[in-house]
Order: sequence, then C-alpha cells, then structure tokens
Amino acid sequence: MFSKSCEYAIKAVICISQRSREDRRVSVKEVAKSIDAPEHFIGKILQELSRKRIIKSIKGPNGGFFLEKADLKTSLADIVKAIDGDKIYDECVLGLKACSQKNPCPVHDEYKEIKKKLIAMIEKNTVENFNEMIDSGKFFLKMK
Amino acid sequence: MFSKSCEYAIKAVICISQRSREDRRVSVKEVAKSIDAPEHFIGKILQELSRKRIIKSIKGPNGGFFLEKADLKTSLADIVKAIDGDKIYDECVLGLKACSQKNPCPVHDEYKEIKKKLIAMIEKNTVENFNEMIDSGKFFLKMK
DNA sequence: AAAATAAAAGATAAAAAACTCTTTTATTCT
DNA sequence: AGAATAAAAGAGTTTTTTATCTTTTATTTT
Repeated sequence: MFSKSCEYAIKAVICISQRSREDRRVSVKEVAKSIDAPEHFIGKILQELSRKRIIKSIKGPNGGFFLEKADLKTSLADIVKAIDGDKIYDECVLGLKACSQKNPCPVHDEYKEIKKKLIAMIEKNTVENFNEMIDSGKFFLKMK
Repeated sequence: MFSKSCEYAIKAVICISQRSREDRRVSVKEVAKSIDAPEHFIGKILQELSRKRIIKSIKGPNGGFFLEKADLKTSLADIVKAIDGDKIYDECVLGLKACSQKNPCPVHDEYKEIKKKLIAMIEKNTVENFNEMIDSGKFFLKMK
C-alpha cells in the first residue's frame, strides 16, 4: 500500500509531534530509536519532510526536529503525498494506464468506491487526532 | 497495491482464458505481446502460475498455456495469492507487526472495513466474469 | 574564537524487484 | 529416428528501494 519510507514517515511525524508538546526538539537518533528504524535512513526521510514543510528543523545544539501548532492539522494524506506522491489517488488496481471512467477496467467502479474510502481515511486523520487516539490508551503505535 | 508481477499475472490469465475458449493454446511470446509485457519475465510468471495450478501447460509443438473449464472459477484472489502471497490479507496499513484487534493502530478499524471490501472484490471476481464483462463491450483491459 | 552539537547533503552499498539470456527437457510431427 | 517446437529451469543483469557512511554547514555554548 504505502512504501516503507512512507510508513516510517508517518511514525516519525507522530513521534516528533508527541515530543514537541513541551517544546522539546528531537534528534534523528532519538526518532530512529523510538520508532525502531535505521538512523541514517530516517535522517533522509526527515530531511525530505522538512523540505516539504511537514515538519520543522533547527540545526546545532538544542536543535532537532519539531512541529508547530499549525502542523498538527497535517493529515496522513499530506505525509503520504510528500513521500509516495499521489499515485494512490490516480492509479488503477490492475496498473492499466488507459483505465478511466470512459474506458473502465472490470473492477474500475468497484475499486473507485474503495479508493474513495481509503483516501477519506488518510485525509481525515490528522496528526492531532492520531495523538488523541494514542493518548486515550485505546490505540497504539507499538513498533515491534 | 499489487506487485508488477501480479498485475502481469492477472492480465496473462485473462489473455490465456480468452484464447482457450476454442482449445487454442498460447505461447509465452503470444501472451507477452498481447499484454505488452517483457517476454522472458512473463515466462517466469506463467511458470509459477502453472506450478500453482492456476493455469495448465503442455510442452512441445502445439503446446502452450491454456485453461480448463474448471479454471474459469479462479478468482483474482487466487492469482494474487499465488504471486504476492497473502500479505494483503494480514498486513497493517502502517506496517505495524504488532497491530491487531487487541492492539489496534489508530486506523485499524477503519482500514479493516476497507480491507474487507478489497478482499471481497478480488474474491468474487473470477476469470469467467472478467471475460463476460469484457465480452459485453463495456469494460476493457487495454494495455497501452 | 573554539569546541560541540545536530541537521543537510553527498556518495556509496546492500537487498529486493523487475527483466534478460541461455540451456535443458518434453513432446510432436515428418 | 531426427528435426522442430515450446515450456521449464538456471544463471545472469539492471533498476529501484532501502539502508549506511562521510563530509559539510549552521548554530550554540563555553
């Protein structure tokens, strides 16, 4: 569904957002350890997320990654699009380039409905309500 | 969603089934050409599908790949499982190994419903009704 | 100003997926 | 039996994705 990088990105953003609640900035190393992902690889992903304005970063001592209040409105879809692009929005399940409403593959209409739900899912879930859900103690992001 | 190999596999099986309707057997080359895929790569995939009893094959002159009547009941799910395994059945969208009903990730329940529809889609669509849909002229498997 | 910290950037490596080529084996047709 | 056909199998290669290592740049603290 999503690339490995994208899965890491989602976890990383949530991790950073949780630490940012008391103005704590997080280093690549901390993020990597806390989401159980390879450090340098996460470094690259955070760099990309930072370039795409999904997260903020500051260099030097006491630097690190963090989120601003406004960033809590970021949806999973924003993260997915930043890392995987929007292929999930336009691709045919069977990988047919010519597949469209006018030229539908046999599962076009059925998949269209599923895709709609999938997109709704990633668009309505924001960093903020992911945090709320985790805070509630009923949902988890256990990494192992 | 599905691997490239799996997409090719689905197209190949439909292609073979259409040619099999008048006991015509199809060679790797024909399949490859007709679904616009690399010949030797398709060879490997057909070999795998044959091993998994999704399609039948006969060597030598007048040999090739074909389907028996019973094979028309094969569902997309059977093909997907033969090539990609059943990760689509058990995986968490966020890639969390620990995610489960008892230990749900924030989108677990929502994705469960979507997955259910996705699985229903590939399980109920068989080679036979794919063919019917294409025959009706309302649906297509255009390759380019 | 010097030392330390931490992200950014660049270059490289390893693994997996996609694709290609060559040889072998089974079958059929002449 | 011999030639031809076509899948099966084996052994690469290429490309993409995932991961690692090293150097540079920005910032801060002493």
